[in-house]
Amino acid sequence: MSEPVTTRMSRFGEVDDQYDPHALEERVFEYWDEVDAYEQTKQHRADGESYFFVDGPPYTSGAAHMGTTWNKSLKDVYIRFLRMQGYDVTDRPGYDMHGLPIETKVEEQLGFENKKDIEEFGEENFIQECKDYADEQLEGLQEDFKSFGVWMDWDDPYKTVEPEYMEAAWWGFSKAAERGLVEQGHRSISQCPRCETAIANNEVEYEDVEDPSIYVKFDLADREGSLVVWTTTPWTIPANTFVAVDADLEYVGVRAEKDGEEEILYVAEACVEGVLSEGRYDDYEIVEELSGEEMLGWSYDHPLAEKVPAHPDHDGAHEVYDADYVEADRTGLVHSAPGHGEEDFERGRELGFPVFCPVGSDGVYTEEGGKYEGQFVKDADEEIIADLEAAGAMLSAGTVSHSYGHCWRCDTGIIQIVTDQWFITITDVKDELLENVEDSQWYPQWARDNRFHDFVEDAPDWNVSRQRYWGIPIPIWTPEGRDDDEDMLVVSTREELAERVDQDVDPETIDLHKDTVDELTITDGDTTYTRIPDVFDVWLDSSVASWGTLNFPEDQSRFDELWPADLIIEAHDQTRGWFWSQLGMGTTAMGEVPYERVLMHGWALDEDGRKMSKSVGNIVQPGEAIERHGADVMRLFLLSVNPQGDDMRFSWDELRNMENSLRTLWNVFRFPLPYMRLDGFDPSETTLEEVDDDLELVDEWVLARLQSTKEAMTEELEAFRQDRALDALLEFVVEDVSRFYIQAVRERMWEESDSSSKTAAYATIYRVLRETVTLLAPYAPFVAEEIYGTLTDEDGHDTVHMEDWPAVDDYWVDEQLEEDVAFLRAIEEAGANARQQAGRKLRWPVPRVVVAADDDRVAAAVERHSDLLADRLNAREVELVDPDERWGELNYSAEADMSVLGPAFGGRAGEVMTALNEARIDDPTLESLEAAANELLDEPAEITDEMVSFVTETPEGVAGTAFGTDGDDRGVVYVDASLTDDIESEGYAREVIRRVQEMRKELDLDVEERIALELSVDDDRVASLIEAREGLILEEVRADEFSTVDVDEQGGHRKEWEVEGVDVELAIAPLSATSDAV
RNA sequence: GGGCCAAUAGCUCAAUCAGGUUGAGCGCCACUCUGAUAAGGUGGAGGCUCUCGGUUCAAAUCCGAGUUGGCCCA
Repeated sequence: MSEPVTTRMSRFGEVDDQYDPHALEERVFEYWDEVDAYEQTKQHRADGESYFFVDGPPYTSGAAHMGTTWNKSLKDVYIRFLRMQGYDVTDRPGYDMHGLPIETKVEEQLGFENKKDIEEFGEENFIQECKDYADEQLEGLQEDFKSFGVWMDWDDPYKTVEPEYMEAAWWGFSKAAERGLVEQGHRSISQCPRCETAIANNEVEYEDVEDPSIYVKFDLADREGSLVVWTTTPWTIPANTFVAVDADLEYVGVRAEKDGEEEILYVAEACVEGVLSEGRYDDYEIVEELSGEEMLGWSYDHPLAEKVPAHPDHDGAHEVYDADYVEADRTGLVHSAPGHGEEDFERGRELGFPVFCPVGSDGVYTEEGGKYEGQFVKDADEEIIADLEAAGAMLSAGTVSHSYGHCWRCDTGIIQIVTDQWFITITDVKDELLENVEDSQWYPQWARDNRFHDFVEDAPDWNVSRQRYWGIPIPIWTPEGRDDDEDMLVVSTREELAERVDQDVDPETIDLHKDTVDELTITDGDTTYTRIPDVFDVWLDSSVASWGTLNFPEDQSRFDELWPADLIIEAHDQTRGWFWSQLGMGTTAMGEVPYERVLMHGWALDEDGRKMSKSVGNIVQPGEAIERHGADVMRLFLLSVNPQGDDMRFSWDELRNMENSLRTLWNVFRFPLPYMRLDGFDPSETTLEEVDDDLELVDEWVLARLQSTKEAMTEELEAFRQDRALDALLEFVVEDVSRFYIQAVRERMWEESDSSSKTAAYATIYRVLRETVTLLAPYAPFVAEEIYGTLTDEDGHDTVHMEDWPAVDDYWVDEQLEEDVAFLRAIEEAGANARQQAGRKLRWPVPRVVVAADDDRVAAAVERHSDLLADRLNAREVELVDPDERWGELNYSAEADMSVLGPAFGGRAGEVMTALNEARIDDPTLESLEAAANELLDEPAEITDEMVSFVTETPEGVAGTAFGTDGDDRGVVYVDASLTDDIESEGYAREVIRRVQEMRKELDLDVEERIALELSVDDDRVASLIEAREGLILEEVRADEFSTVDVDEQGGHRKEWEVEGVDVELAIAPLSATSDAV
């Protein structure tokens, strides 16, 4: 334990018996620190071709969840892969640290209710609190990301709150302003009355709530009757300015009767029933039919005119107008208040109406609200309803459950009001945006062509102003006393700021937050300019990341070379977010899309496919996954799912599977170490090339498989399908190396004396392991590091992550061999099946295995490798039946090919298929088959060669199993399981050997330990069969002789066994221990 | 309310683009093997391919309508 820390474990040194992720990862973290693995790796590629990856900055509130973890794992695997391919990859992580979410968290912590509390606390103090909070969260995130081995430049992340980054935003914004794309405007916006700021439409979250549902009658001024409108927001009635109809829609005047009183109501024809039943009228009669067109210009009286004296009464107010937002729903007439609704606002603007909005930014009626002044709008609903009822204007008042917008952060119901906001008028450059969309390559492509394209097409102007504190101040200065966009000054850098402002400012040290810049003024001639009070929408912060991450414009050194980004990787919610904001900012500021490739992944869902959420309580913390299985396993799982668009379902089962795969790799790796160590194998002396002549077939085969694995992985990774690349690698490790190659070479490794065959196997497995862990390194950086270190010692880099991505070595490529072995394995598998059917275990030899090959390719493979096959199947002899021959004693049946039968027989195809499948014949000819099939059919069918393939029916005494690859049948293996004395002799001997081995294990004897063996068999025939193989038994169990064993005296072991129904008693004792046994 | 994506074995996913008797891994059960391997091998159970229509000789696959889940938009 107190050994000095070595910089690297010695080559082929002792390793843990079992794969222990936690201990291993701890060791590797320490090792990375010791050798500066990350720094070295970056340095190693410093002269490579540059690759500009840009990190989408996670927001610094809350910890890293499974989705963020997936995201960073994906980034890490591709950054590592690119580095191994030789690129000098930009890997600066980023953090999004401004914005309302943090403000509301801090407000919560400080117990604030509204903006007034902030003003009292002091802007400067509040901003400091926000910064502290964001910094604290950032630290947590950094630790989370490091904990699962992400290698990014953690010492120097870009932070959106640093002056040089804020400057990047100013600069981009000023570029847009230079193009004339910045304007101030009166707009209807979504306002959070608690946060007292505009929020973007995409920050509005919709929830089902219960709201008033009122039908209001607007008395017509020039004629009898009233217009009926419906709304869920009584508080907008004071601002009613006009009523909208659809000119093309049919409307009716209805004489409605209730309690003996009659009145005329105007509604859309389609809505008559609904409205009258809402109003509980007793009876009605349609007295007038007219189009919306005919109603245009009708005027009516504002029902709350007296309560709200300031209500709109300009020319044209309170009349009926056409509008395209009208539907034949509810009443077909729409109460329109341009001071509130977005569509109302647009229509009001077209009509040239002044805007009347009697509601302040806090959702409280202003003086213009008349009677309601000072009330919060939602609270005023009740009184307004009462007033409408008192005025006889209420047709019906109830409630309705509908989805209504809420503030994404504080969950307050939003209100639509009209305020002054600043915009980047991206609608002016819509064509350019759509063109630029085409300039980036998306994985998957449909996300770009459908989702993103549609989103961009419909995007409105970008409202970039927020009436808050914790954000990048908008760098606009306007003449004192005015805040419009005429004569505005837009400052682009700190340098420019220092030059222009009246105060003394040091561009090197100034912090650009609101508390600092609000005091700065600019004087031009005799006009003094002050900054507008707003800060940027937080989405603007990250939108400039592609140059902000380079500290541009402050640092101009890398921009020209690197920009735009080669790659960004984020989840699909960023189509409306970062993918979009970057496109918008890139286009308005630079005329280009700032990224060339987008890998768009999905969200991390729970095991049932539901979103992980606090309220449902189904969140899986990445920390828990690491705790249970280790970081490598978690990464392997996250990287084993399709990264293109689909959501991921978390699965503990799959994590377990991944851990099993790594355990297999670990065992494969540790298996040859003791032997290599013992034999002093030196991979730098004994290279693969050196032992080429001694390589055996399996060696060449596994090397060929290694080449195709590398090829497949490279192809998949380059297409951003790391999941498929991983599949290929794990299949190679588990199926090919562990289950086949190691099984095949273990006897060579056991050889005690030096042999060229053993050395060849060492060299082969060394090459395979070393390249395998290199291929695994981007996925599971910890375990790959430890294995690599043990294999290479001084012979490699300090870290596996400095290795070049393994290239395909043409010399070892051998597709024919791969195919041969694929056939052999299929034959072996089928042979094992046949053996089991025949009731003959593998331990017992069989006299003969017959392989009936369907085609020449298979026949050639069997011919070439019949020795190997005999060995694997424990057969004394392998016989090949060529494709054009057939084995006697067989019956045949046919298997129908539906793709041929379908077109030929149409509706009868199914029936013919069944008949063909059921027919049994003695010889596999079309004639006999047709005859047999037609016996079963009502109408005869003409069968051709292409329609069927013949299948053999196994005769008695021989077991046969079909084999094939990729679902295609390629032939049949027959196992002749008949017994001879010789075979029985070996079989029984092997049974004895295995049992002695087990007893050796139970005694915990060293592998080398010699023993004495006593054997008594309760059957004379079997005893003599075993006797015939005494030599074999002694050799295999390392016994010197058969003798009587006194278990107690010699410290031995005695046991009764039943072998194939015969009682056998075995006793063993270690020879060296005889003297000092207790 | 609209757009996009998904739905196949108990679980995770292939097969869908170019229609032809649904597959793999894991899990489960039984048997088996075991000088790297809490491993390996063989067999088995387990599917109205989300539902309903349509096209076709033939649909998991193509088309239409719906259901459920996810993202986005209103």
